[in-house]
Amino acid sequence: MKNLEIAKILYAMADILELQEVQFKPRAYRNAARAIETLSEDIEETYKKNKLQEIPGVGESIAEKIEEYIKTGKISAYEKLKKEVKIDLESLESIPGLGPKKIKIFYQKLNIKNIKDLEKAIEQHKLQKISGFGEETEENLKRGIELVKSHPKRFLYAHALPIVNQIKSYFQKYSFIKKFEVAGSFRRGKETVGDLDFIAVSDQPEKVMELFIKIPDVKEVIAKGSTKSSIRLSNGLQIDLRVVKEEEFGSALLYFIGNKEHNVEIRKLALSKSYTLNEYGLFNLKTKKRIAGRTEQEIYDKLGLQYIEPEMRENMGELKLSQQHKLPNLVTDKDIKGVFHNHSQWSDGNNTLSEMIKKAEELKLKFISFNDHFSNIGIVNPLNEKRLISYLKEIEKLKKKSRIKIFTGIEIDIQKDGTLALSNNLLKKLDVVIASVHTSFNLPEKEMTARICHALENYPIHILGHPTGIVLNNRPAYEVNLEKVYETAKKNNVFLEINSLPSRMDLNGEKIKAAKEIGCKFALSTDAHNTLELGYFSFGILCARRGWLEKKDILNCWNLDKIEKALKK
DNA sequence: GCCGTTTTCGGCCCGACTGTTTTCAGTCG
Repeated sequence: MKNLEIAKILYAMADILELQEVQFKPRAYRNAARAIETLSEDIEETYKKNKLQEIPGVGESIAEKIEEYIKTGKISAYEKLKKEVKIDLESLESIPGLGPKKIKIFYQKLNIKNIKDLEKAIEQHKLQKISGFGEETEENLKRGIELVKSHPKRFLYAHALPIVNQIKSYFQKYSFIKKFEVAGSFRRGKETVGDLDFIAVSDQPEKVMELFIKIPDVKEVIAKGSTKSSIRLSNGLQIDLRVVKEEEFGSALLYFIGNKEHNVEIRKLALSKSYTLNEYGLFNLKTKKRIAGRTEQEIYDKLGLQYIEPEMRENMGELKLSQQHKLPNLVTDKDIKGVFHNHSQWSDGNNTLSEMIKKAEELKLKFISFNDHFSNIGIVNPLNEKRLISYLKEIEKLKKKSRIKIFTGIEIDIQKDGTLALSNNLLKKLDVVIASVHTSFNLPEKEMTARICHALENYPIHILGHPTGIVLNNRPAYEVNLEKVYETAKKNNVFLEINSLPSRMDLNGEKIKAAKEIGCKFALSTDAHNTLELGYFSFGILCARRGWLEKKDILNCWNLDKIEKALKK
C-alpha cells in the first residue's frame, strides 16, 4: 500500500506551499492527504479503477500527481518544491510556538534549516537580534525543543484516564463551577491523546483560571487569559481549560470535542444554512441573533442533524449519514457479554484460572475465554502439546464450579512461514483458537501478508490476534496489506480481534471501519494478563465505537448459543 | 487546488492568547 507514502508527500507539499505563502493550496493538499491516509482501499487499486478523483479532496491535478507516484515512485512537483526549500519543516514545525512564518524568517535571516541550527542560534542569542523577536521567544523555543526531545508525542488513553478523573473531581467540588467536562481527542476515545481539553461553566471565570494554574503537579503555565488557559504537568502532558457561560456550553463542547475537520465541515454546513457557528453558539448570519448553544443536541437539531457520538466525529462521512438520520447505533460497554483472549499463570499471566474466573463473575460477564500462549518463545512460558492436555483438564474441572461459561483455547503463533505448530485435529478440539504474529516483525509487506493469509486459509482459526502488531509509542505496526488480510479473514470466517490492552488498541477505530466496509466481523479481546486487565474491555469498546460498530458486528454481543454456533469450525 | 441545495467562478471556519510593539501578526486548537 502506497497510501501513507503519498499522504506524507502531500502533507509535506502543503507545508512547503504554506511557507511560500501560497494561498489555499496548502489546505487543498492537506484535505487530499487526510482522505488518502484514511482510505481503506489500496490507492493503486483506486487508480486502476480510474476512481482517484472520487476520493474527496482529490481533483484533476492531485490525481495526476498520485498517478505519477504510482508509475515512477516520485512526484516531480514535490521534488521541485524540495529544491526550492531546503528546510527540515517536519521537525521544526513540531516545536510548540513555531509555525511557517517564523521558520521562514529564521531561514532568511539566519539560514536556520533544522532543529540543530535553531538550537545553535538560540545559544548565541541570535534570534533576539531580529526585529519582532525578543528574549521570551528565545526562551520559549528553547523549552519547546527540550519538550520535543524529552517526551513522547502522545499519551496512552488509559494513562490519561486517571488524570482526567482527578482533574474532574478536583473542580467538581467547587459550587461556583456549574459544569466541568472533558473534550478533545480523549472524549473522542482516541487510543492516544496529545493533550487534554476541559470546559467549565462558571460565572467567575477568573477564579476558575486561578484554580486551574494551581492544580497539583503543574510544571509550567503556557498561557493564562481571562477565559482560556493552558498548563503543562510535570509528566509533559498539556492541559487546556476554557470557561464559558451556561448558554454556550453545548457549542463549546462541540467545538472542543472536534475533531478539527469535523468542526470545519459542520461550520460550513451552518454557513450554507445562513447561520454562523463558533464556540459561543449558533447564530443567524445576518441578525447575529443566537439560535442555539446550550446543548449539543440543540445545535444538531437546528442544523437538521442527528446527534453524532463523539467517537464518530472524525469527518469520515458521519455528517452525511447524520443529515440522512442514518447513523449506526453504536455498541456500548453494556452490550458485551464476555471477553476473549485471557492469559493465566499457565503461560505469562499473573493470576490463576480460578482468580480470573472469579473476577469475570464480579464484572457480571457471562463468559470468559482462556487463551494462554502456545508457542516456542520461551519467555512467555508457553503451553506445549503435553501441557495443553493438563491445561484443558484443569479448565474442565473449573467449568463444573463456575457460574459463567468458560471457553477453552490458546493463542498460537503464526510462524514465519505462515504455519501453526499444532495439527488441525488438535486445534479443532479447542473452543477458541486465536492466531497472532509474535516473531519476525520485519518481513517485507508481501511476505507478511502471505504469512498471515496462509494461516487464515489453512487452519481452523477463530480470531486473528492484534492484526497490525502495533505497540503504541513503542513498536510500529508491521508492513502488511491489511485489505487483503481483511478479505481473507472474511472469506474464511475469521473474526478480527479488537485488542483492548491500552498499549495495543489493535485494530484501532479507523482500521475497524475499513474492515467493516469490507464485511468483516470482530471479536473483542482483553488480552488480560491479570485480573485488573480483565476490566479493560471498555478500551476496546472505544475502538469499536470509533469504527462505527454495532452489536451485530461484534461476536461478544451475540447470544451465547449464537456465539457457540459461530465458533464451530 | 478543490468544489457546488444560490455557484463551473469565486469562495475557502473562527476566536483566544502571546510577544512584540503601540495595533497586530503568528500560533494554536
